[in-house]
Amino acid sequence: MKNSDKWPLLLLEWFSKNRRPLPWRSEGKRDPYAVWVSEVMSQQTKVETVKPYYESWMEQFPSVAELAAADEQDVLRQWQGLGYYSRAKNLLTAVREVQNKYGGVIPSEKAELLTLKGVGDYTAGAISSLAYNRPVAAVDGNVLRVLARLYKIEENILSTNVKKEVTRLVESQIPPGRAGDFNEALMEFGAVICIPKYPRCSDCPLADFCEAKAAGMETVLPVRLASKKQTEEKYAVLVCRRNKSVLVRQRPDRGLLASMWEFPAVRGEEGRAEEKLKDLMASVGISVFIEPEIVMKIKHVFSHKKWHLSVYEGQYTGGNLTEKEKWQWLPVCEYTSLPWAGPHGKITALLS
DNA sequence: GAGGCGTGGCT
DNA sequence: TAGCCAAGCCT
Repeated sequence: MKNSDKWPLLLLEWFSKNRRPLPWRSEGKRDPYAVWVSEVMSQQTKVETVKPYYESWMEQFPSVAELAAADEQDVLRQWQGLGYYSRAKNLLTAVREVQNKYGGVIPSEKAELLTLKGVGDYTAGAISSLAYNRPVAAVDGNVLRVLARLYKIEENILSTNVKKEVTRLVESQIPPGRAGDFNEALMEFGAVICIPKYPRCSDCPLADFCEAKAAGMETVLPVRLASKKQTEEKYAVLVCRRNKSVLVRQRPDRGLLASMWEFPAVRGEEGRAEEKLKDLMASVGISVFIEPEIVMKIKHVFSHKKWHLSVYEGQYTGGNLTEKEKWQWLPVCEYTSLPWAGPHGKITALLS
């Protein structure tokens, strides 16, 4: 038996009664910029985590024009602690394109939105439907899970096949004129009722239409491929002082913690760590005396890896920085002005 | 298609 | 504890 078409209206009814008040939700028409910011922040991130970042962000960068004019370091500083920092960099790039190419007006069509940096299929659908009420799907992890259960989809939900099928299903079920509410309701429903491990079927208004529940498979579905085991990374880190300053460097502009600041580090901890740190300093023109003992050991699970950091202290003994762009002596009283993240954020505690 | 990319809460 | 998972996107 195929699923009844009744569930979309029941879902909308449930949503109208159970809509959580969120800072980016307002009655009536929604500001496309506010939708965009909240959607990007919400990628792989819980609502509760996003809230304070969103509010502070909108105070500092209240519009496309103001964000477009912002400095990247200030933008990263606002994003510090939220994770997936390429989101912030891509958002800045994309907002600048909107400002220059579209006169500051965020496009409403999915195809145009998709050309923007950091805007993929989900986010394009979300902006187009939530802000402009266009009848397109916005398929995220919640929607995949909810539909996989409602329609008893037993394939791996991470496959492109399932994603296409779910997109088609959602778009075929959008109640006329209600695309924005419908997409948001699906996500909210997935976050509150049709939750991952043990869905709250006793509170579910759609239980009668759920094929997974009918088959007793509500805790089996959705099927998702196993993730890989976390690996280990070992680094020796140097806190190098000179009077009241400390030596820091900016990471490369892509990859892990792109463009964020850190204490210089070399891979590997056992043996030769002090030598390798000295070589690293020498490569940028600085000679340093390194204390032989490790002053701090940090174990930090981060970016799907287990990181072991051995922190050394050093004193500047001579030389001048040859790489002025990515390296700098930072007065200790100013380190909070730079964006830090990951395990290196913990080391700043040594400075105070 | 697979792997890289953060962080925090929950089990 | 170690693993799983959460409003994904880029390469």
